[in-house]
Amino acid sequence: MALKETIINESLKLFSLKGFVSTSLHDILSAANTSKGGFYNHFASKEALFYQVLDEARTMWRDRNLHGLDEADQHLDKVILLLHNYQERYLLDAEKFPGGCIFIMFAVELGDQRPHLSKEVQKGFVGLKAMIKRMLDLSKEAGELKKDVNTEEMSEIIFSSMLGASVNFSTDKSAEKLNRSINALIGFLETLRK
Amino acid sequence: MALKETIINESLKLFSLKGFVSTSLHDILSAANTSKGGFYNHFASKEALFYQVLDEARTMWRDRNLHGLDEADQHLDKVILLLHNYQERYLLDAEKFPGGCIFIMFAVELGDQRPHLSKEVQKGFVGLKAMIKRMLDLSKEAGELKKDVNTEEMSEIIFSSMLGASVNFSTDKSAEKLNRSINALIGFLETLRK
DNA sequence: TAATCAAGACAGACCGGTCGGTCTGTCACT
DNA sequence: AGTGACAGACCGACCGGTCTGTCTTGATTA
Repeated sequence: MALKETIINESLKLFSLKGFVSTSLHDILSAANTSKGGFYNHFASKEALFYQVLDEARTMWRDRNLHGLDEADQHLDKVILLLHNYQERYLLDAEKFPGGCIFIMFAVELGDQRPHLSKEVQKGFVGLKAMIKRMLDLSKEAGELKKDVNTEEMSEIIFSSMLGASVNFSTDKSAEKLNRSINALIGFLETLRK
Repeated sequence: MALKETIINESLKLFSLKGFVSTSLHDILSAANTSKGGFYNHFASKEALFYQVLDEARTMWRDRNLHGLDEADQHLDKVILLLHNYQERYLLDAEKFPGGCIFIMFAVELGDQRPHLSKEVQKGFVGLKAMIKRMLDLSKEAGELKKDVNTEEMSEIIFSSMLGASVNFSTDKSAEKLNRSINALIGFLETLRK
């Protein structure tokens, strides 16, 4: 693998563990087995690396979380599959993000400290929330849901719960607790089915 | 106010904004208008300060979130009041925690970096989750809830959603979005009422 | 009552180490 | 001979922490 990709991938792991600010260049150089020269030959600055890592993380997120969604029969099944993916293919697969969801790490640590960076992360959150809402709306239109289901409220709850479960998981790394959280969400979603 | 209290209170604000690691002694000394001598006269180290700040934050949290819970008529009303307090008296009152919930900041930034510190924070999460579960159980026993309500699942969802809403709020500082999240949760809770 | 002094509160110079970033040098390949 | 890839010495700024010195205050003396 080319050095640039190695740096991005190692940074991905390190950022998910320690955050952007607390990960030093030295940490990255050691992990990627290179030197300052090697790094600055490919990146203008640590901040430039941030954007490329964020891009890679987004690609990863989509790959892991949206897997198989096209094949789902019902729209509601897509939401449920998304939750399954989120748990098993994303959070529990610690190879790329050993520290947990990297977006939450970025959002929290950069929120008030580097607003221009956290703005980028925020976009992803808005997109996820909108995607869930869209799937629920389509599900309701298709008559899969009970008529009194408030899709706006439900998407809000699902989205918040996903973030919350991830925060909790990043601190205790308990697969069992994570499983309970996500299953509670899925179990709850099933009660909305007509 | 004595210097020690000033340092703790200013650190509380700074930690909620920038986190523990990224807040330098210099930041704290400037905010508290003192010097190294003043600081180390009261605290053995920056880490010793952490524990005292955490204590103060816990006291603050209880004061803000548990306010009026004793006066609530039904057990379910206590949960709902807790959610109201969480939103209006805690997250929206930015005087003490301008950066949002300090526990989430600590949990995320210290999770893999300083496990012994994040363990302390984790305790609070476990306690909150248990408290919600307890209130829901009592509510169910008192016959306030529909019989098919799964209190374990529900407390899991409420707890996760609270964390998630807070993460989102810490990045976008949108009172309107926060209001929507919490109201979605409360509206949902009302549908469980018998 | 007045002089003395011990002790706590605080200021700030200073320390070794680490930060992100620069720059020069080396080496392989065309 | 020229060029891109990389190594590592070096830079000023800043980190948490130590240490010395100054000033205040209140108890202890004669």
